[in-house]
Amino acid sequence: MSDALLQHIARFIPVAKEEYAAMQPSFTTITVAKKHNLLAEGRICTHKYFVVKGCLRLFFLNEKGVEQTIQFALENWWMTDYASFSTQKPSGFFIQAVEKTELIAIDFASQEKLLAQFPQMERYFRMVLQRAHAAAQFRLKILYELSKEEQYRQFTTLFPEFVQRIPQYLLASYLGFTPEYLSELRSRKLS
Amino acid sequence: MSDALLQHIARFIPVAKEEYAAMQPSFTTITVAKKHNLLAEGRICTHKYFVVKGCLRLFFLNEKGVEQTIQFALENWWMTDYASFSTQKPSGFFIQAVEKTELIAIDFASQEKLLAQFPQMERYFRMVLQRAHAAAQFRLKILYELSKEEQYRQFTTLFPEFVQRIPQYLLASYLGFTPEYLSELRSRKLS
DNA sequence: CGGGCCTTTGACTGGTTTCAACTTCTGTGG
DNA sequence: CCACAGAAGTTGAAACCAGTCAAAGGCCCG
Repeated sequence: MSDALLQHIARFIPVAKEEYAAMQPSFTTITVAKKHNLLAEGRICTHKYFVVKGCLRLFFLNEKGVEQTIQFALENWWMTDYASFSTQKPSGFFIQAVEKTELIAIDFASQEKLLAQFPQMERYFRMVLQRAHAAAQFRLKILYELSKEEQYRQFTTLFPEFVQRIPQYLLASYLGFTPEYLSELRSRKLS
Repeated sequence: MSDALLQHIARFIPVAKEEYAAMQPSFTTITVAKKHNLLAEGRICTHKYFVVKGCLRLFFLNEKGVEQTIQFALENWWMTDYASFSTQKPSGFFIQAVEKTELIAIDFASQEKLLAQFPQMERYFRMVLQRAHAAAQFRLKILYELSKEEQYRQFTTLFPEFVQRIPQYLLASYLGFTPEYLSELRSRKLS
């Protein structure tokens, strides 16, 4: 197993190598192909996923059947539908691999057992959630503050390499507008 | 001090009355008047606030000087700018009392001390964050899924009493449209 | 080399904003 | 308790941002 997770945990709490070894049974390493669904709408979100290498996205289908991407998870980010995972009720989302992705997964029961055995991990997961929630608050601010065009400009300047990495229709799906409009924005920039 | 917080903590972790009594020095009870700012843009978000009675809102000023409300906190919700609070860097937000509000506040250093002394509180704050983040994910879904008009209809059906409680311009500010448009939607509903 | 998916282009549409003027409500001081 | 000023809410006209639809072009991958 990659030690990407160990290094990530060590960024937030002190953790000995032997301790981490003892935690291993709680985690599962898996690799999924591009477009593979880890979660589908109507199913219970059984796992939390830590991205070792690759990229995941959280999306849903609107009433017209169009995919709307809520968030991406790149290397060293956790991804789950927190509502479904924490209540173990059916989800309204899909979690899908954007590209071939290597993951570390933990299911709800294993997490509870892990936390019982290693209570210091409560702090780690709290810190992870804190960062995720801070990002969500920032995201909401952007959505209210900037026009669609400005959101596109900001996103491309902040994450130029990521924009190269994903297809345009996914970027449009994340920024909340149509591929046609994205196309227009791109051509506008050139002139 | 009100025991609303004790009851809230008890919903997530076992906590003895004496234990809670020992935690008291970490918390401060305050009452603020309507429109009082607990945090202003450019200042560091020093505290987290638990609403005992009343209502807070988190907002920012866009480039035109218009207030955009990101979230409300009613009774039994925690409110803070997590980015500023956790990094202790200047905030881009305001936190303001919507009405006269009774709060329990804790600052960053006190929280760290509290968590060192009562590590089980890590779990409590993790659960609080988990609910807040699940709500944020749901909120993002709504923003992408529904038109402004549909968001208004849904909000009024889900929270009719809250809509009565706050002025309309705050509701417009939260739903991300103009007071004029809200006015039009209201008249449309009547006919 | 072919087929399907992705991207581009352009015309038309409509939901929402903007602006300005008017009305109603609210609370504060005389 | 009334008067008045400022704040909040309403109305209507004009403008615009972004969506929709349809059709053509480009490109990746089998």
